[in-house]
Amino acid sequence: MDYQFAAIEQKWQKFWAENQTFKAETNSSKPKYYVLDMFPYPSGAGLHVGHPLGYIASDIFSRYKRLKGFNVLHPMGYDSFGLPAEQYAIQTGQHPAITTEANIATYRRQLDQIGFSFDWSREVRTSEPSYYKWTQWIFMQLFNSWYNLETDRAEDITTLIEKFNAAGSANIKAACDEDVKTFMPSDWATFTDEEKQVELLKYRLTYLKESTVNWCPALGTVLANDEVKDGFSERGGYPVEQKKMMQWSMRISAYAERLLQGLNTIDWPEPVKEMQRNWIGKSVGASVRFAISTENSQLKTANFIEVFTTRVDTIFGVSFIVLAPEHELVQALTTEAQKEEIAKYITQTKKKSELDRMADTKTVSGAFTGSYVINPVNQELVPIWIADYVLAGYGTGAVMGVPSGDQRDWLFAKHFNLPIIQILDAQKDIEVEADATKDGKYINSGFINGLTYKEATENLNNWLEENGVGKAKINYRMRDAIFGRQRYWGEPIPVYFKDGLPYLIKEEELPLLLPEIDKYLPTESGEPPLGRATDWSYENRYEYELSTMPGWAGSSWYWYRYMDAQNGNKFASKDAIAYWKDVDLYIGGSEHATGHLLYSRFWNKFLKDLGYVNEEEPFKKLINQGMIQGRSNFVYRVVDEEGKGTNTLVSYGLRKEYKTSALHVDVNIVENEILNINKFKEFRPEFANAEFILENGKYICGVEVEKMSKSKFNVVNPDVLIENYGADTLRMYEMFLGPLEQSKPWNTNGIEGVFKFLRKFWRLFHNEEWVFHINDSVPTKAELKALHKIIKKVQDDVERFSFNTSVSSFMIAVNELTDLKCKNRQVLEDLVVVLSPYAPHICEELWSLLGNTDLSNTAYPTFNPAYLEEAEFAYPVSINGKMKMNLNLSLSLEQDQAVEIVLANEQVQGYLEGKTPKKIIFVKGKIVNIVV
RNA sequence: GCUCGGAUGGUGGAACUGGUAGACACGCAGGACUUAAAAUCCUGUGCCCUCAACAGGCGUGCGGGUUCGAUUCCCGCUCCGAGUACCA
Repeated sequence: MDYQFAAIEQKWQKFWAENQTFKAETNSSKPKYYVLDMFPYPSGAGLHVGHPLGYIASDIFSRYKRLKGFNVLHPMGYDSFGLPAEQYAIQTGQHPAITTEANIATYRRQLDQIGFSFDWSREVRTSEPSYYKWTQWIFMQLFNSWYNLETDRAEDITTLIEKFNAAGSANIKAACDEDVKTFMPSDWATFTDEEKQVELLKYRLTYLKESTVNWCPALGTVLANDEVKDGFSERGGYPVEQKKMMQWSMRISAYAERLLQGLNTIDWPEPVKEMQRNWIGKSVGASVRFAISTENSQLKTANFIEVFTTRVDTIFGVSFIVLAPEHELVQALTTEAQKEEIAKYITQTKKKSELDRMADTKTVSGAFTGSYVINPVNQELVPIWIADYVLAGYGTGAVMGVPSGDQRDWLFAKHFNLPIIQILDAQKDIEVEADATKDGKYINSGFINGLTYKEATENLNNWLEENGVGKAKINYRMRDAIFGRQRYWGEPIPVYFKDGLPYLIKEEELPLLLPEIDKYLPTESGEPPLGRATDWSYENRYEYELSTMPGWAGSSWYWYRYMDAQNGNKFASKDAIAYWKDVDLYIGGSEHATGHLLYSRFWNKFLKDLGYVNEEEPFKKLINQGMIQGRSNFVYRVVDEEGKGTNTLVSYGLRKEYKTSALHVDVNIVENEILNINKFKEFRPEFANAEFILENGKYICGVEVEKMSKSKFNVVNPDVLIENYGADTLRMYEMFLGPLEQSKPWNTNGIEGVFKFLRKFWRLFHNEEWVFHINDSVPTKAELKALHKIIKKVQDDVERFSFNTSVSSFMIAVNELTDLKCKNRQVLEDLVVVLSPYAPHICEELWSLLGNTDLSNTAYPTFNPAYLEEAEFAYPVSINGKMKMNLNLSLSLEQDQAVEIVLANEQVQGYLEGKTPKKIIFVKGKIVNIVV
């Protein structure tokens, strides 16, 4: 029979499902291997060809690892809480759970069609109560924990209470809020329960905090920093404003250093690590307190300004201090004379939008407060300014201005005519621009004069600490993550309020179910949608938290649930966690670099601190698959003089001769840029009677790369390709497209080549009449060579995730075996095994036709290098590095013998034209190069 | 601006440690089969010169360098993509 892909694929998909072929057993004598895909959000649009790219790669890898004797865990699930289902619910009143369920069914059908080897018995859905029970449970653990900087790990809150009881708060080293109280053990004993709770909340790893949040009125929700782009929401592009709100936060900043250091232990793409490093934003420097000169200040209490600097060595070069306009001391520092100017500047700053501020980095602006600080190292008076180049949200919101060493400070000083003091003898041209050099010796710098950078920094840090005016300090850019959304379709936070203070519900009361509500909108009083729930309170008395968890909650631990997905008593059993440990290979898009991948590492470290999991890092190796872009096709409609479209369409090559407007055309009715005119008339009935101006009898379409989207008619649906060519062709073609990690536009041109390959492969096992036909003869040397070449090539390629090159090599192998008329059982059986991770259906079918069973648990053939050994090699002979000819020589020949034969060769002599070779390079098995 | 990628035929791409650039496909051209088309098969296909072959010249974004030899290593640029954005 000819290659009947549809029947074969259905047969084997059914077989795998019925036999649970890919069910992974926890505990096995085989070594474990955990291959994870980033689970999808099941959107209403279903899968397009870009989605499965990473899944196909991970599936090939999983199937390959199974053949190599590993116990492979390869699960799949759904990140099923999220905004689109809720937007849809708002519009239609349909419960998000219902749309989500329907979307998941579509996803499942589409995934099944591609023939993935997922262990579906471990499927998870983040919106299922049996799953989010454990998301809520982890939240409770975070609430019940604090970060002890002495042990450098999270601990149960009871250890903190013990410390308070024993010694008060004086010697506590913890990651906590800034406004914690200082108290004695005796004070603690007299605190009321409420007072204790207020204080403890400042230490908990998830805590309530009045935060300035990114409030998006159009979405009616708060957005995380990474969901805001240039002052607009990433989803929808609605304007975002700053608003103060009580919000749950996650104290991820406690883990900043560990998150940074951990990057050195994992095998991730360098750009992702770099993004995380930037996000964490560690800078090593010092904090310095500048006392405020009392002369004209109205300040009584806070009598200093604290700045953070990475160049404490430049402190003798300070000629001004700049505060962010939002800095809390600005009003108090402003003198009567400067009031008007400062007020004007602040208004002006407020008017500037985020975008303006960014576009406008070159204009220098600022205003003088009229007050001065005293530089602690030399007692000089330094003027205090405000300027919007200083950000309130970073460091202390105040910087020391050193114009000779920092270009922004230099511009500021020039503009406002402030002194520029040279501090290092190696600084050059500081009248022209700042020179940030660390070379040379200090000058004009009091007690550090003559020292080098390193000496000066150490010296100053010590001096500051001894004099109580500062100390060495490490600053991180990363802020705590806001952990609440004013939304319906998310995990309820397992918290209720009593006298305005948050308390956890009891563990046995989990899960706290999402209540039913009448509409998925905020309440009239502006409370989140959960405020609409009736009869929803804790113990019928206390109000529940009305925010739900953000999108990243459920995805921050899901890989552990796969280890033991059905467990009703724990998020996963100790045994399962001890066996599967961590994810060996994680494949997904780089858009999650600073969101999901950072939060997941944070929760993982936290769970490890509490002893629930064993590994410090969850994902050992990460691969980013490239984005598949859309590739749009266009037709060109001739436009008349008034600019109105006519009924004539002109082919791409001739469009310049007319006035035209380009129209998107469905890429699925275009093949190799040639338009199928009949289908086009169906696609756009208004052109049913259109005239087509053709070139060479064809209508050629224009092409452009754009985002893949319905409105651009460039969405290619895998279902259609599977119908026409089968899943095996789709899988191989997606890999054949190019390196996995590279972004590329989808182009269906060329899929025929892969399909033809599979037919040719099928034909290897059949005679002219399509009857299955193989023999049991002894394989020839040439057949074995072709086979072992591919055995080696595929194992090398898969191990380095170079799937595209294997596909080419398969084609070469099949071409060679076809030319050899190979019908040999031994060779073909091994070939089936080697190809099976890529094209599992056709291989299962042939495997069973060969009389075998259980392909998935067969061993990958052993490579035997002896079959590749050659006695001779066609050496390329080059003259002065230019390849001229090939010469067959025995590989046993050493340099001297080889050179002798080469020089004796008539053709070589011809090339030499009588000249004597100066030098002859001979690399065994590679090349002969004659230099004349 | 900074950081990280990338640039190879008409197209997707290959060349893994410096050793025959363009594998494998697509497309295109020609041919076979066919009443015809589709499918299939065969041949050719980097560019230039040449009727053609032989031979030759040029060729991996651009300009230099190291080397017997560079798509690969080094220096300096151009362009494209991604991330980030006054971080003190």
